[in-house]
Amino acid sequence: MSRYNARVAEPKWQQAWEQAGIFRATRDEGRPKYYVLEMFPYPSGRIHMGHVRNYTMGDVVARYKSATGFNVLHPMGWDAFGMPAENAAMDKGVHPGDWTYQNIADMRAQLKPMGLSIDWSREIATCDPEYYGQQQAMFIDMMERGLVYRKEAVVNWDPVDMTVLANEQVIDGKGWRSGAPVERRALTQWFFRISDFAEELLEALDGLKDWPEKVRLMQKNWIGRSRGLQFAFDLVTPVAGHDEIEVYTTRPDTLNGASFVGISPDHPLARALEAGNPDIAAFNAECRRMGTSEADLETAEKKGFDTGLKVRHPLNPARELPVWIANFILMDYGTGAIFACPAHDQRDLDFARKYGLPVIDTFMALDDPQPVTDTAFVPPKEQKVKWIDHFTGLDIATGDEAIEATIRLAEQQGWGKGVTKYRLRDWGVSRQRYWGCPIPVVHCPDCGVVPEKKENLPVELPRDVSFDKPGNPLDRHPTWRDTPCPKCGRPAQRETDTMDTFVDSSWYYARFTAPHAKTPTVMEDAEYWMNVDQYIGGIEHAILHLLYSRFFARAMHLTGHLPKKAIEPFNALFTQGMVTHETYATRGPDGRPVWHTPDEVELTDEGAILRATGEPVEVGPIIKMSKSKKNVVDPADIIDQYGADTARWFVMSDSPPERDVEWTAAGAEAAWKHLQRVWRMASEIAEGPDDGASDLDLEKATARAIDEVTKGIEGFAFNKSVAKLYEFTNTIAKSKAAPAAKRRAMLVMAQLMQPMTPHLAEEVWHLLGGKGLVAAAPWPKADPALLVDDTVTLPIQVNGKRRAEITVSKDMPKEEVEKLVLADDAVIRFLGGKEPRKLIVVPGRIVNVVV
RNA sequence: GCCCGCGUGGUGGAAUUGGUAGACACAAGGGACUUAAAAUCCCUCGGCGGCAACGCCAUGCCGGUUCGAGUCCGGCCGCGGGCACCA
Repeated sequence: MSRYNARVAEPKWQQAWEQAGIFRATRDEGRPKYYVLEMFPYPSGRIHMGHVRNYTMGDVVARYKSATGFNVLHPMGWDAFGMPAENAAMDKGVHPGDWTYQNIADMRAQLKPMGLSIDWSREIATCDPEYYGQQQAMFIDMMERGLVYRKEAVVNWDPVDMTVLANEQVIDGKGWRSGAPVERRALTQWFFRISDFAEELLEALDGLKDWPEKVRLMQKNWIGRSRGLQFAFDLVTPVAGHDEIEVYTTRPDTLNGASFVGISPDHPLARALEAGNPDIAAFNAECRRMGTSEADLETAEKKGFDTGLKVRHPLNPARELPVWIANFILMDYGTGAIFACPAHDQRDLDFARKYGLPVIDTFMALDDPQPVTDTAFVPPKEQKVKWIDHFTGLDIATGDEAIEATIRLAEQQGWGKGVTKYRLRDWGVSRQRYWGCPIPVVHCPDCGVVPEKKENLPVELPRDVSFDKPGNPLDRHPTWRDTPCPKCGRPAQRETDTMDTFVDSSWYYARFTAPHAKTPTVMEDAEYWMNVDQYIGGIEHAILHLLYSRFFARAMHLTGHLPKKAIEPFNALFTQGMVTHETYATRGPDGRPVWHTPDEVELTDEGAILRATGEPVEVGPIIKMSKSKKNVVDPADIIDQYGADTARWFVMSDSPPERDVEWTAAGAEAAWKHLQRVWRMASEIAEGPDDGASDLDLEKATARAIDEVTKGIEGFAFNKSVAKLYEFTNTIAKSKAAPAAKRRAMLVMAQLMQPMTPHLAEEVWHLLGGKGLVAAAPWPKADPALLVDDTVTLPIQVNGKRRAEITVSKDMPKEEVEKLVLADDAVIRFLGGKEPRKLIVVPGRIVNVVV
């Protein structure tokens, strides 16, 4: 018996699809469109299992939708700017552009054999001037719309390498290459006004019905709308031009419990005090030696410095509170200053205990009124509590009620104002790096900051740059910066910051609708193809990428690049789980981990060792496959050995798509065996005579398979569709039906498998005499009459434990079921002569006898 | 630290969303075919007890709601994702 040879069959069918042009998407107003998009990859050079999983899922949806009659758009591109290209340039001396384009070529060559139903004519790369030039045009449009501005913001500064570091490049507060303690440094940078859209981005979440609830919740919390009170504490003695400290609080109701006022080390007052007080300067400097990330700040040891200043309590001017500088207060949120109420905030309590500050209870629990000792009393704001001598006169009330009463009182008395604030900050897009989209503005000594003229776009990156020293090569390029001012024509200098790569990925979905147009988008194409009907990608993008894209789509609408209907660009979102793997590390000379790929590591009974040297390896946690941790597996090996269908079938089996999956090599072999089996069955059926009677059992099994596989695909439960196809295979294999009946079942099998294993499906379809390409055949329909059973088997429980079952006709009346149940031997035995107290019959489901 | 998830046999997972826990696979063990191997086919397979019928235990832990909880609620534990310059 010959075997199915994927090596021969797969290229053959890929060629057939290409010749038929069936994946080429063309606008056709007469047909309903369906736009399937998977998050485009960063061109690291190798595809990994996460890509295979992601793109197979998208392909299953695309092929299924196509079979059900939609005009499908399914494009692919490259998120091609970013740091790894510059790292490669520094490590290997290769140009970031050459490195990136080589990686794209390599990855395209790895991706094409997967047999994805992609319209490759729409391929884009964000590092192409054709793409980023249009992005620059939109940046200028956004400047004109007032959506862009400049302000000072802090960055991680490596004082040895004299360069800005990404958060990822800061390890334990030190630069990853230099090992020097990182400093925070303020630079003037470009920002998008995303916070102006906070309310709209928040409210529109409710309309995203086909997004996962968890993603909407994460975005909601990220935007972080809060209602609070803004007011000022008067300084007892004005200092350095400050006579008050403005604070924002979400718990103004606890004002009586204030024990000190805290300000951020970056607060203007804290900065002003540095001049006259070396201790404060030293403390602030120490605080600034931390990374800029919120996680760093929040997990760092809480430290404070008593400035010696005092402020007056607004409700009782006789009461004076000390002013502390504290390292956990963020300058970016609220006013950069707070009042602390240790009794009702654990962080404040820890701080107060550490520095011996008072803890003043303002309310207590109704059932157990205890003063606070080690644990702050923080009940839900909806819970009623007993207030201690509250200034609004409240006695028993919830936190929410007390907050509103406090705001009313403050506004009445004129010392404070109720305000709504958002946690969401404006989007800083400046990057002091080469391999990104140049920000298309010019700094003119006379005219100031001037946007480049559109006819001069794209502002292209210079090719002749060096990476022999750290820092931004654009800054030290001899001529690139020099350019005439677009306004006055006199000599001026280009901006050398490039854009955050999140900008590139915030609009690529729109560009795919007209990928090579001379404008960012073409309205007619956007009108037809937008929105993305199904977006698929990793859960790790739940907040930033998706929020930025939602903002950018709005900005594109305001600047005339997208229709109104596209301001929420993704109708449905599916977040796949990550492909995870163990991590392997040895220790470098400085004690920091040196990561190793699974390929380099051999797992022995005594533990993991490096293949090359036998050196022992620490086995770390199972985490998201990532380049930086090197815990990646190469799917090319699987495709080489077994073919694309096996890899596709394997990643669709077993694990539910939304859940993380730990990669193990074991299952690929089994997937391959199954596909061989299907092919063998098809060959046997094809060789047999095409005659004999139809077979009702097989027809019913076929209908059920169609029904359940379809439901699985529609509901993103591909693993269930696969399980059903295994079952259907077993049913056909065991069936004694005539060859013609089996042939019909097998043709449906080919159609149902087509989205997942398209090459094998074509082969089987062809073997059995199917017409044309199965990829172009309409989706099979299940005859509803074949889906219903006349009888059901009901489990019988006694006191909630299953004791027996009965098989009854589907629509037997309750009373008769009850009679049958009470006459059942097992039920009689368990009743032991007693009368049942209650009899619960759930029609078609279950019977429970309560004794 | 904060926000969001997840936790079911040796393994991946299923359970009609409150109604028979373990579908479908993997691994393992046994058998058939074969000179042999591969391939293929058949059988067993959560734990404990029992010859068996069957019984008891069991969905991370503790408690609650319910006739009935893997599913809902409360509290813990563990693991993962995000935290704004990784993409």
